[in-house]
Amino acid sequence: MSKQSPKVDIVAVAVAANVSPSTVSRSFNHPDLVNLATRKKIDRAVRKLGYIRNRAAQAMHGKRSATIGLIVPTIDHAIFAEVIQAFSSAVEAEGFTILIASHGYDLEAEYGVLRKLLEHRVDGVALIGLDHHAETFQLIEQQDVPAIAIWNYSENAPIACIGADNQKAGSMAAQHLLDLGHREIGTVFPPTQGNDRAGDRLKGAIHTLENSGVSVPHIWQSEAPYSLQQAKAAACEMLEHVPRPTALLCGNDVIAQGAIYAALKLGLAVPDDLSVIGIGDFKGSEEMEPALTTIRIPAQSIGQLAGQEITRAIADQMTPPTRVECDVKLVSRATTRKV
Amino acid sequence: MSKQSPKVDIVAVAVAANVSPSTVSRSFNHPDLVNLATRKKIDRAVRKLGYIRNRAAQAMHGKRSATIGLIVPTIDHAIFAEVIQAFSSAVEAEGFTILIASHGYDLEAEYGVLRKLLEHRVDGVALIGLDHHAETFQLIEQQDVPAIAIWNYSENAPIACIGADNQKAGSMAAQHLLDLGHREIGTVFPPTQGNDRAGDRLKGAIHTLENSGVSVPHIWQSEAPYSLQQAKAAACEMLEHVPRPTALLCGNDVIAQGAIYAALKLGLAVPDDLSVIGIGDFKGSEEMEPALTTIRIPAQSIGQLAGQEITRAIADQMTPPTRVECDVKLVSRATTRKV
DNA sequence: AATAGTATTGCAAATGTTTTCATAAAATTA
DNA sequence: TAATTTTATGAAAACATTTGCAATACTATT
Repeated sequence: MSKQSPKVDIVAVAVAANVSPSTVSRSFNHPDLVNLATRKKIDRAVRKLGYIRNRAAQAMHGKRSATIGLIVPTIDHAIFAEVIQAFSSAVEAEGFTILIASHGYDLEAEYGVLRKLLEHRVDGVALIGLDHHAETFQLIEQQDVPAIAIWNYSENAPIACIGADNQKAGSMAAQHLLDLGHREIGTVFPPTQGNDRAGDRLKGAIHTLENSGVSVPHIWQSEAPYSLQQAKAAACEMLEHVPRPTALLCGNDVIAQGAIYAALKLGLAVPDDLSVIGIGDFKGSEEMEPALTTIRIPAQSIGQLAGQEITRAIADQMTPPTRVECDVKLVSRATTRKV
Repeated sequence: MSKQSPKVDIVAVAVAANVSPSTVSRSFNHPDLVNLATRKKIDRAVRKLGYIRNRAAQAMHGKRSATIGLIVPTIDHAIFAEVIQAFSSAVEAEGFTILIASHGYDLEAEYGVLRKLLEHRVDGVALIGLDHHAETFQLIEQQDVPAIAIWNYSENAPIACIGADNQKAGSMAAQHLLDLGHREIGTVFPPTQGNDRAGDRLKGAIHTLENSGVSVPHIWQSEAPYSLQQAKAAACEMLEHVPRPTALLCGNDVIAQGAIYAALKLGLAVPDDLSVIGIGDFKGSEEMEPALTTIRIPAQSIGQLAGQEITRAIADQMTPPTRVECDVKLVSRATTRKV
């Protein structure tokens, strides 16, 4: 109803309510400054005309744009989906909307999308991980917009970060295998360029293994992008040949699942013939049969914390976002056993 | 470098480049109208000052905001993650950024987030499914912003839609089970309020079953939200009691996976003791062991098509987005068998 | 009843850009 | 060389708001 051929802006509302545009504006932004009666009149006019505020126009006045930029490698991955959802719920609760952009693990592209988000005058930005181009950090610094890195934690990162120590996660996974007596261990990890999460985990794992004197031969180091399909294929190839490792340390839970399917396909029983450990503890890992042993990284609470922290930093520009390290812990379930 | 205490706007650039603001603006928006030499000067100034264009200010001139609003029930679900990613890639390719908002299957909340997106003057909106409040449709109509519904197809939907006929999908799943000779069939579906996808599928399935004279007793109709965990629990409960159905028709692939885990847990072999069929054909369903029989709904291409279609409709306001029905088809794999 | 204080509103300037129109300079044509 | 067209630029208005300041009306205080 009430089709709006003539553009309905704040002055149209003002006319309809028989007040000045300033009053209408105030009634939105500082309702306490306007008389209840007039506020009601304005409300009626707004409703009648179907007026919708223009955030762009407000943003021009140095006011908040009420948007937060979120830059992710990809949305289509279990783990990111989980953090993104938690993050977005948290910021939406504070009245923000998220502008999301993905770059497909291309740090060059990442710089471009950051610029684009900045063009939209986002009030803050969140990135995944800590591995970014110098230009990217520089741009954030220069524009001095509150920024936060999600997912990794590092003492001395150039921007605030909320996440876990991935190296520790990798190390814990390795230690668990070691503790169970495994010495023939294979790894299946995503490519590590443009992905410091994976890189750190692998580094931590290898390091811990070497400390105990076990080295992973080249043929047992497999690379698989973040996809169940490729992980399964990669694991299959590794497991086909004897000698076989007695345990597989996987870069994340979906890779672990792929590895388990590979084992199943080859007629290997998990964990009897092969132990498998993942990293992440994705939603659903607990329900798998057999339930996946993994290193828990609390995606949900990382996302939520990050959302809260960035909105806080936006509201209070004085104190930059605080860093927080989230604990990782071993969740020993049914896919690993003593050898 | 070059910290910017004084705000750097288009006039700062103009001064630095020794031209008028108009020229700077033109050099961005109609580069062909400005001399190459001056363009270079401007470019240098931009770079030196670290200037970033203000999209909000442009948007005020009736220009595009270069954003598209995307409203989803939740990001954190395999199937949405896949469409969202495809959609966002498609629109990013055209220079748009997506403003994303979720409502958690609450159609009331959906109206609210739509308003919010409209406040940001998105150039178009995409919603999931066709089940929305009248107010929601009305708002879209009234603001007359290009809109598109993703995921469902219906001849006479109030807004353009790109997706599949979910009823048909449900029906095909049922037919497959019937064709294999199953008569004792159970269903596990998500709650259907606020979720027409699930509703349509269930309707299609039940209808087809009844047409062949098989009715699903109440105890074999189970409800499980979109989560592996709950699906597994629900299926477990149903399968514990004898008599047991010989086949399970699941509302989507993650539910199907939950059902399979439930069977595994109870020591039932799939498909020997129990056939399971899903709907969706999510990424990874093919790799499962045994590989999941399901009805394929091409999420990736639906998302991509929707992205292309909405950007087209935005560029050419004359022709509204066209509707397209994407075919669903049976993908018979290893979790179902003749009885 | 006069004064001081407070609550409510309007005016006008400001925000950062785009665009129309006008003008000047350069290139082309006769 | 003069007239005409083309190319390149600037001035100023416009976009939809917000906000500081000033004005008015009302309330409380003495």
